[in-house]
Amino acid sequence: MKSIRVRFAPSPTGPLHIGGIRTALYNYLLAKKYDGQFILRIEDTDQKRFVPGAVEYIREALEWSGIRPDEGYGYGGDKGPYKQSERQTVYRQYVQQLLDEGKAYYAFDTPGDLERLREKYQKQGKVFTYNHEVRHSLNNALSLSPEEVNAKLKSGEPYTVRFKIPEGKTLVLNDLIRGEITINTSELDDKVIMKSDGLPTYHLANIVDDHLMEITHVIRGEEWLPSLPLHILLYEAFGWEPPRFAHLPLILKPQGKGKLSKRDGAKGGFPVFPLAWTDPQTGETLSGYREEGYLPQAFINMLALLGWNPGDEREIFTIDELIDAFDLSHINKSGARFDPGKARWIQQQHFQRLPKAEMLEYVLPVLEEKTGLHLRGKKMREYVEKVLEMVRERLVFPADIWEWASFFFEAPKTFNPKAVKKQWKSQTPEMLSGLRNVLANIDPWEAGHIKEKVGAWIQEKELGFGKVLQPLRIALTGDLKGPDLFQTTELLGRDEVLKRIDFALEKLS
RNA sequence: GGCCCGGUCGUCUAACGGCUAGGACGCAGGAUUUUCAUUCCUGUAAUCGGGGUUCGAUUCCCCGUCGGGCUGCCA
Repeated sequence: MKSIRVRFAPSPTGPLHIGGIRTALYNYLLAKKYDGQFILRIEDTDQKRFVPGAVEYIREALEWSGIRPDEGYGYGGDKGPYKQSERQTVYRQYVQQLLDEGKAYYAFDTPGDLERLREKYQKQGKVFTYNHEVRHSLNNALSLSPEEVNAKLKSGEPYTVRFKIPEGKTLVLNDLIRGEITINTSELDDKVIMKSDGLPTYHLANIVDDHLMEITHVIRGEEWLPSLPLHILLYEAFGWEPPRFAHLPLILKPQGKGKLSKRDGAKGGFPVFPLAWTDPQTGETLSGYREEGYLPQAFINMLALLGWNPGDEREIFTIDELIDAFDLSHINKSGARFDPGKARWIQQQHFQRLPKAEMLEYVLPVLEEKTGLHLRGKKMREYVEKVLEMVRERLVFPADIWEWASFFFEAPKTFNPKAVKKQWKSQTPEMLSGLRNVLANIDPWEAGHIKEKVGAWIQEKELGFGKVLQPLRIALTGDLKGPDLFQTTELLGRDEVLKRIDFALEKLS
C-alpha cells in the first residue's frame, strides 16, 4: 500500500484565517499518524487577487503553529514546482489533451456577453447556467464551424476553455465524512478550466497537481463539496484514479449567521488569524493568536476540537497526542460555531501545564518590557522565579503577569479606589502604624515567622485577620488581590514593606 | 430561484436501535483562602416538527422547517 500524501493548498489572497489553519492541521495530523507526507502547494492562478506578503504569511503561520510541511513550496521535493503560477506549461498540455479528445472546447464569450446573459435571465426570474441546454447556442467551438474557430484563434481573439460536462449521467460520489452523494451531471455547468490569460482555473490546476503530486487524500472545506462532481468528472476524463475526499464542516461565526469571515475578529474582540496581519493597502492591522499570547499548542488544540473529537472525553492534547488520537471518522458533519471563551480556557489549561522554566521564558520578556529592566542576570532571574511561583496559577496569558505581579517590581503610586473604599476605614491608619512597629522588629524576616508574629499581635489587639491584612495588602500592592501576603512581605523585604506602609499612610490618611 | 450538505443543553460535543440522553465551556450556588485567582463540590440546560419502520427510535426512511454552502474567465 502506498503511503498517505496530503496537501494544503491555500491561495495567497491575504492572511490565512483559522479555518484554513484547521484544514492544514487535519491534513497534517492524518499524514503524521500514518507516516505520510504533508505537502504545501500555493494556488496562485488568479493574479488579480494576489496579495504581497501572503505567501510568507502562510509559511510563517504554519511554522508557528507547528504544522511543518514535509514537502512543497519552500520545503523542497521532487514533484515541484509547488507554486501553480510556475506550472503553466504543465496545465496547457493537459488542457490541450482534453481539447483534442473533444472533452473540452474553446469558448469566445466575453465577460460582457456573460454578464448580459445573467442579467437577462435574472429579469425573467431565472439563473443563467452555461450548460448542455445552452452551450450550442453560445459563442464557442460547439456552435461555430472549425474554420470559424481557427480563424478566431489565429486572429488572437481571447478565449477560454470550458469542460464539456457529459449529460444525463448519475454520479455516486463518496466522501469520507458524508458518505455517498448522488447527483445527476445535467445539473452541472461547463466550467471554465482555462482563463483567457492562459492560466488554468482552480478546478483544472487542482486535479492535475493532485494527480501529478500523487495526493492520496484531499481534505478541504465544505465549500468545495459542490465542485466535487466536476473534479471527479475531470479525473475520469483523464483516466486517472481520483484520491479519496473528505469535506470538512465550516467554522461559523460566534454570533449571527454565516461562516466565520476575516472581518469577524475585529467585531467580536477575538482574533480570526494565527498571526497579526497588516493589510498592505489600508495599513490596518488585525491581531493574531500569537500576538494575543496564545501558545501554539493551545491554538492547535482549540482548532482540532472544532469539528473533531477523540471519541473519549479528553480535551487537552499535545500535538503528539493529537496525532495519535486523530481519526477522520470522528470528524463532525455539521458546522461548528467558534467559541472564543472555550479557546481561552484551552489556552489556560496549556499555559498552566507549562514547566516552570518554560513559563518563565514566556513571562520574562513581558516583565522586561514593562519595567525596562534587564532581568536575565542571576539575581533578578531568581527574584522573578519566586514571583512567578507565587502568581503562576492566576495566569492565562504571559502578559497577565503584569496584572498580578507588577507590585513586585514597582511600588504602587495609586490605590484602587474601590479597594480603599471597602477596606480603608477611619481607624485603619492607627492600626497600620501599630502593625508597622511590629513589622519593624520582626527577625528573622521570613514568611512563616512574620505570620506568627503578626498573628500574635492581631490576637493580642483582638482585631481579626481580615481587618489587618486587607489594609496592609492595599498598602503593599495598591489593590485587594494577590498571592499570600506573608510571602509577599518576605519577598519585598522589610525596608520596602515599611516604605510602602509609610507612603500609604501619607496618601490615604 | 436551482443544486448540495447538515440539525442533541446558549456553545463545542458523546451516545454508531436498548441505562435516569454523558462530558466540557459558560452561567449560578457552595467549600477552601486574609483578598483576588486557582482548586474542589453541587446545580443549570438539549434530541427542530410531523408521519412512518420497529417490541423499542437521538439513531433508520419520507415530508416539512430551520441553518449552512455553492450557483464567477475567485479560490
